Amino acid sequence: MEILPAGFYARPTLDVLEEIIGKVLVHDARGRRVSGVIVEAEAYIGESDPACHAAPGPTRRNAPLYGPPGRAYVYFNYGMHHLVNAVTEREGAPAAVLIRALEPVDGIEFMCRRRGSTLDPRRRVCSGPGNLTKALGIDLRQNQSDLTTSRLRIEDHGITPDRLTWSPRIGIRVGTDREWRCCWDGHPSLSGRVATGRAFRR
DNA sequence: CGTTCGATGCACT
DNA sequence: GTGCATCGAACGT
Repeated sequence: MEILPAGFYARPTLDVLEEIIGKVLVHDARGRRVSGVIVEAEAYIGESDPACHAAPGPTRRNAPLYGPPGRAYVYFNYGMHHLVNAVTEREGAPAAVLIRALEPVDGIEFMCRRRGSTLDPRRRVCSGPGNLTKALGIDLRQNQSDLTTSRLRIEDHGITPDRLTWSPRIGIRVGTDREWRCCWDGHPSLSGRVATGRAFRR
């Protein structure tokens, strides 16, 4: 098992999107390791993508998207949810992959506690971009963290999904024509709305 | 099954 | 002041 190097992220975003499925998102906080296998993600690419936060051009909020690949872009949304992205491409080319769902691996009981006691079949604990950040304890303090060196990182455990499903991105009002949502086909930990796109063998 | 709706805070114009 | 890359409870069918 090894940490993904910066070169993994410094590539076309759709390549990163496809290959990030099966990798392991890890957060070590207060000496406690929590982690999960990435089973769902979406691409947001460039100022010409109307759903990308870079669409209005550079602002203070979206600055991490314009920075070096391999960093985290964390932002706060709907007044209550943190969402975590991995920045891709290269400096000056704003693009990222949004992590949407994990299969829980390490610290499952701790993650359930963070999510609250009103839940929970375990497989729902990290399903949904707001849910997984809450379960892993990710918030704005991790914005711009270096995913290759910090306590928030992505590891390669040699896991390869058998099939992937590509479909339109969800939860957005614009840019829904692009099929930039990539899911581990049929995985039980996918977020609420299950993809109906086409499945491809790898 | 399905859809609607309230909670909630901040970046941006 | 507006609009979110959301979530889950509360309904209706």
